[in-house]
Amino acid sequence: MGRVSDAKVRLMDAVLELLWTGSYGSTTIDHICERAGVKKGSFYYFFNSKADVAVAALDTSFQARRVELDAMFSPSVPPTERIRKYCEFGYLLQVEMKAKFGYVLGCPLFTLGAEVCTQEQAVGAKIQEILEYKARYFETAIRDGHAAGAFHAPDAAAKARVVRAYIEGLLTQARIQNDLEILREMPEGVFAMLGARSVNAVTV
Amino acid sequence: MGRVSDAKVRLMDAVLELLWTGSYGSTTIDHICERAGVKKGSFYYFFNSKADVAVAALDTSFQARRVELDAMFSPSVPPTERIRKYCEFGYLLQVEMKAKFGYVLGCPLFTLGAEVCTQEQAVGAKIQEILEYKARYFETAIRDGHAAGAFHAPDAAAKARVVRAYIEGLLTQARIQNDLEILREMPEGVFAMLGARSVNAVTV
DNA sequence: CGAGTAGTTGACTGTTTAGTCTAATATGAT
DNA sequence: ATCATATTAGACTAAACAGTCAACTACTCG
Repeated sequence: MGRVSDAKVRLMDAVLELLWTGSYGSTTIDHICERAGVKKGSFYYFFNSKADVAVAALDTSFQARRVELDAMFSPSVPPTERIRKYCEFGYLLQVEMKAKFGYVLGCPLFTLGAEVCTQEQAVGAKIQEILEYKARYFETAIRDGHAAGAFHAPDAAAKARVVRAYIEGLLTQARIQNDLEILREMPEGVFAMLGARSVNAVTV
Repeated sequence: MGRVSDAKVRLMDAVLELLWTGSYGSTTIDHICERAGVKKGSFYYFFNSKADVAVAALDTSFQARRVELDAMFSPSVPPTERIRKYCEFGYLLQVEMKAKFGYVLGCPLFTLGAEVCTQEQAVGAKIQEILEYKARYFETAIRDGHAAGAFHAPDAAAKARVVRAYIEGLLTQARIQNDLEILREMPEGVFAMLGARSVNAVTV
């Protein structure tokens, strides 16, 4: 029924790119429309505000990301391997983004979350929700690793928090310094925190 | 000679507060003027732009902070104590800010740096400069601690990077979640990374 | 005290931005 | 084919915003 269109998807793609390469503040509805090749009238047909399109885009994007994470953190994969793959995949993504945009972009959720959490309640809440989901992958991997004797992490939840703080912090540093190199220390840093048995064997 | 005024200082104080509680994007020159009780004409008498006042304010603020850091990280203080004090002081500051503004604000440099680094070259560069200074305090403390046998950190510079990524990451998480509690794990996390001898003895 | 200087004021311009509305257009279902 | 409806176009308003300017004020030093 009625006319069909992929304008909604294009708008969500556009806002994600603008948020990631720039910031929430530097992303205007006009820019989003321009990037998506959509007129403002259409924008307001699909969304109510910048916050609205941001939340929708973050949600949709994470649903897709989830499939990858489920594969990467599958219980069928050894815990050490899960985390190694995550670091490697993340690194390659940053390399790709730097090649594409000229900047190391870091974690969009973290950067954006820090920017808007005191101002845009809805966006902040969505980001918190997604970050919590992500944390669970780590918690499970760490718990499994501890059980298997690969890590020393009696309190898996606490260790997961430490590891995530480190990873997000490092990604953000990489963004601020626009430097890919510091990301190469990530696996080493993470496995040291986890008291991994053979750190050398897993260095990228 | 001529008329005297503290308007410049008031403008710098105002911009810092707005940047910290909100974001670069949400901070407008009109808001800065309003908060400082200064008219726009005066703003442009002292500064050329938002980026200009931000850089000046960050610089001035760090010069003051430096005195505190010099005391805290004095070579006369045992390395473990330097870091413990840093964590404690930082925590109390966050408590104060949460009481004052209703939000955990995290590290203004880090949040701001991540927001603007791809857009405002001058601000990004100033933030990088200050963060580098801060990193040196840690590096020295860690090197001293290793020499004294309190830490295991043969590569002090690398350890300092790990520790700072963790600290900044944790502070930013606290901001995103508006949660003071997770900050209480900081000393424990840091000293674990440093392979400190007596973790319990230094927990806050 | 008066002259030069540092700082202030507020009204002004032009631009960017969010958000609205109406008429037009394309498409699927019948 | 045509009808209901999903989508689009683009011009419009109002507000927020950055930045300018010339006249005014208060201070200090000689």
